[in-house]
Amino acid sequence: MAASGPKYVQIKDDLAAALATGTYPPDSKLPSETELAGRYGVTRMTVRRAVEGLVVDGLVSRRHGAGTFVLAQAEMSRPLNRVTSFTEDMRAQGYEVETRIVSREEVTPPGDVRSALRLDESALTVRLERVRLVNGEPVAIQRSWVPLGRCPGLARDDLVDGSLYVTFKSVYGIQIKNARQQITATAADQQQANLLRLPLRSPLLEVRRTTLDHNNSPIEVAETWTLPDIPLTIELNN
Amino acid sequence: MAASGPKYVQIKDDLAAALATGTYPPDSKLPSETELAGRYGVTRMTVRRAVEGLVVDGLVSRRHGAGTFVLAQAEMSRPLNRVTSFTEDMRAQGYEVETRIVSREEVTPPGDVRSALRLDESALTVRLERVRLVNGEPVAIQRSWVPLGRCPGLARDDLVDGSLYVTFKSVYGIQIKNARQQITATAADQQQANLLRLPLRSPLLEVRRTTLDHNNSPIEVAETWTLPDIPLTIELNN
DNA sequence: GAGTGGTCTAGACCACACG
DNA sequence: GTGTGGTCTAGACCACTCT
Repeated sequence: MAASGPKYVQIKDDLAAALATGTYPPDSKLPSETELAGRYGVTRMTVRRAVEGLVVDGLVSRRHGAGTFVLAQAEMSRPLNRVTSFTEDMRAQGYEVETRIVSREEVTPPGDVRSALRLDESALTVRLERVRLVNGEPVAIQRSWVPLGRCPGLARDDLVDGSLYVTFKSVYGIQIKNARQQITATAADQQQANLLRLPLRSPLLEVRRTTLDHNNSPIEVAETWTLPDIPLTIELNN
Repeated sequence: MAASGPKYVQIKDDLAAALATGTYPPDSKLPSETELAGRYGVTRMTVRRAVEGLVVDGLVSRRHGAGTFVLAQAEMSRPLNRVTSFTEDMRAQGYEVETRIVSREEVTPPGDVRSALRLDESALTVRLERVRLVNGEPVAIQRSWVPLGRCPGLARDDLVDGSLYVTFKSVYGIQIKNARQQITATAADQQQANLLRLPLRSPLLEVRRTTLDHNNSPIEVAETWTLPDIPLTIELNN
């Protein structure tokens, strides 16, 4: 079991690992909460919080009076319920992720980005354009704008672990909290087609996101174009 | 305070009402959890579950060590934290919605639909194909499969208020609870292009949804293809 | 240091599913 | 009836923020 953080997170991670390795196959029943509580040496409340996380992540489903059941997982997908990093998402599903930086420049952002970031006209941003590769194949293009004032070293320093969000947290102490996303479909232009090795005008999933820190202050505008093979998933629990 | 359901739901509703009426204005601090627990005559754990719901709905934000604060509400976007119908979504934004039924048949569903609905090979479904028009223009195609066993009259009776979900509730007593959606991009095939009056291979936003009732029993598989002009907007609150 | 939210315990009773 | 998840109590200690 993992060795850091609250117990319920450790237990959740441990169960998630067990699910990933097939200890509990799809449609099978998890041990009861009482059973798990005994096994992990915690109270049932703590186990419940762990399982709650698995439910939110769409890994299991509870049925009152019957039990907790393992859900079959989609091939490759990205959860939309929480703010996540592309790298983490894919690695959590056991894929090998590479990132190629296409360009990194200090630029005056376009007007819509500037207003989303609540910057004045003279403010500079770092524009970062990356291509994501999963198992060696390009699957997504990401273009991010980050206010230079918030992350002065971003224009030159390497990203920690290849991830912008990890860099935010570990270098700048910025915790991502909320986000607003707009999702639509587009046809690949020539540059996108080249980067993703697709025919011109192939359909792409476009996500435009404004990310906010814990003070609800905007920290990033990101546009992502993804191959249709990697759908977004969202689990709604009323 | 509301008079039904678990206490934490009643407390959440009560607090939500207080927020809506301005008892706690934006940026103000809620009473501490200990204080609220005393006021409602419950333990702090119960208050925490109530407040948790407000956080998920994007009404308040917690800051460890500081307090729980009221968030200003976004004007336009509707949080996608509940399962909604296309009709409701669009009408809520002031658009006029029309629905044209393209076909309604009793069919043996394709394999993927059958397994999502957990049906056996002989089971029949009602396949309903509709085109949605907003302000007179076709903007979306919806194709739904519903197990015939659950809704025997669906193959012939009119939909209540033109809405499948209203029909579920009022005719069959089925309360929609959870849903799982996969979002991706596709290129319009010939039939879709005709129905939506688009060039062949235009990009479309595709949403595939499995809807579950209160027992987490699947009640509908729906595929929706929407024009890129109508993006999905999603607000995430960690 | 005082006050707040974050985690956890060790019980209890209830509502529901299933054989 | 038995076992399961759903709710709730009455405490406790910790981590964090603010002054």
